[in-house]
Amino acid sequence: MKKNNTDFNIKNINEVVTLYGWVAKKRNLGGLIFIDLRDRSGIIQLVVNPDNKYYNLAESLKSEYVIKVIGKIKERENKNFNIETGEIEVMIDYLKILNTSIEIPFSLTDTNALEDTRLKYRYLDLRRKEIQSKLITRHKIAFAIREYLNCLGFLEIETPILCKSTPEGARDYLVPSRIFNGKFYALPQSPQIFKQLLMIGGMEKYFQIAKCFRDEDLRADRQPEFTQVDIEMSFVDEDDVINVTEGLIAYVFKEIKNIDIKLPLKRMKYDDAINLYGSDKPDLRFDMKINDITDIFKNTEFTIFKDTIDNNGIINCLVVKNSANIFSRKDLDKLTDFVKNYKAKGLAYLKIDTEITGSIAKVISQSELDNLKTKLNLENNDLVLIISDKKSITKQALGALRLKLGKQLNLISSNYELLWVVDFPSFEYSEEEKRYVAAHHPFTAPKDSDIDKLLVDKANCYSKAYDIIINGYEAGGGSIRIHDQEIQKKMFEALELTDEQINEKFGFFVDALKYGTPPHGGLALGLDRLTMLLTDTDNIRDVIAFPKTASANDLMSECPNLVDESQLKELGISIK
RNA sequence: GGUUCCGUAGUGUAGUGGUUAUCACGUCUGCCUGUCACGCAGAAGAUCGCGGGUUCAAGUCCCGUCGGAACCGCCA
Repeated sequence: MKKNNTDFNIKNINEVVTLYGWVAKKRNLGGLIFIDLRDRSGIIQLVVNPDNKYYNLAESLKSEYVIKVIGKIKERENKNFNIETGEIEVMIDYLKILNTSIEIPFSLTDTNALEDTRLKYRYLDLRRKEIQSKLITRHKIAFAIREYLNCLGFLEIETPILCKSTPEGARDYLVPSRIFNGKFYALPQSPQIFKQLLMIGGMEKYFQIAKCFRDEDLRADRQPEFTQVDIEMSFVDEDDVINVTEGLIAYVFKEIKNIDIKLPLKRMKYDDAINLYGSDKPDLRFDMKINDITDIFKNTEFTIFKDTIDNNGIINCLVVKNSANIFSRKDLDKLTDFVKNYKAKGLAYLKIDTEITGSIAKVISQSELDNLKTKLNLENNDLVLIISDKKSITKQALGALRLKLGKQLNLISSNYELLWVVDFPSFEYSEEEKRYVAAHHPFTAPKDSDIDKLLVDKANCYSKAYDIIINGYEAGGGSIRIHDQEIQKKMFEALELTDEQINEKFGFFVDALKYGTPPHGGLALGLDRLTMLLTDTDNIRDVIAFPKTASANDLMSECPNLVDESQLKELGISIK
């Protein structure tokens, strides 16, 4: 078995070693040749003197040639402490070219090649240290997870990739059946139903590092196929799942980063997260909470605020401390454009100083101003950014603005900030469908105290669901599931599903619930996002060996692609 | 489905409607015995993504299209 370049150091002097790797760089000084030999572990310097019988062969080496070398380790005359093996070099006694390479399309040492070029030649991009180290970290995370869960008695069990399409939730990737023309399999959005069936099947503690597929538009942190650490356990409540998960996360942080995460993690109610941070995944690396100032304006003369209040809207603001002077009119116009992305109609602002200025300085009363100053502890040079709109729009827009300002003003600390968001609502109202739909999924257990509200007070019904948030990313989420078929029936009723629909969509699963289902729950962690967080990247493609572009293309293999007419014929499919 | 930005030698870039299309790295040739961003001298290398249009004249302006990036919608 090949040894790593970095296995050798000053202690190995005079040893004869066999090395394999790629030519990273050849420096021909005209008589003396240096070669940087690269393997996965790093670089080691090879030396060929002019009297060496392999001199001509060494002279012919080019970048990315694959070679085998036997030679003796020597201490260097001039040491290079920038590389791990910089105190030694290998005097070549034998050299063989195992393979040649044509000129590569981009430098492996400069990182300035654009991403689409790198993705087209991903197999070359993978030779870069930056990408290799991220994939190595990914491996270590997955390995640590397996170790930890194995010790707790969890079983790793695989679930099917060819599944039944479930029309609720994300769009499915469909796979046509050849045997049953016109019928389709779906790739799993998550192993949700199967892991619950494993609990019904008595497996008690299950996990899987599972590929999942969602046919939705991509984002910087979203790929069409991604990996979840899927966990489910029987005879548990919310605290059990939360304890296991935060123990697991803390173990991973310790193993990968040697960071001690203080347990238990803080927990924040969903409603508080929305009210204070405008998000169900608050980034707690900086403060700047959202303030509700609706009360101050309840008798206002200012038409815009008055209209908002008359229409059940709210008036909220962010206070940017000691920054009024650095925001020009133009900057504030940009922020206004930014919040308009989130459907906010506008952004009002006040610059606090001995004389108050800003877009609404002249239209609000002195007492309103005084109340604002008191409530918000305003000081000179504070900037107040105000949105008055429907609650959902106001919160979301200010939440997004908060994140933008956090980045722009460098307010974000370099610590990891983890928390649980708990007590999610069971339902959310779908404007599109004009009904309440499941906020999580229809198997999420309601709070015991809210079971009676399922049918009559959906807006105030909360569930045993929890998300773990790291640095503003949803790193994972889950819930206690419904194991009682009567409650499940009520839930379906609340979602206004007919018996036919229930039977068609989840018939086999509803049947299974009737056979002694244990109380159970679990969660899924996003392995890709966890790896992003632990490798300091905000690009999910960096932590996936062969990722897709934002339009779900694989630039390397040119996938998706057209298929033969004969293949379509076998499947009974015609393209319009 | 929508919004914004980007596309120029192998790579990264510069480029006022009129240039022999800029520079760096890489590549090739020659020289060079301690380099490690080796050095020195020279050379080759561009249908300016693609297709239309405006214009005496388009890398540059306009329209379309393809590809890439970010965001909104979407992601139970």
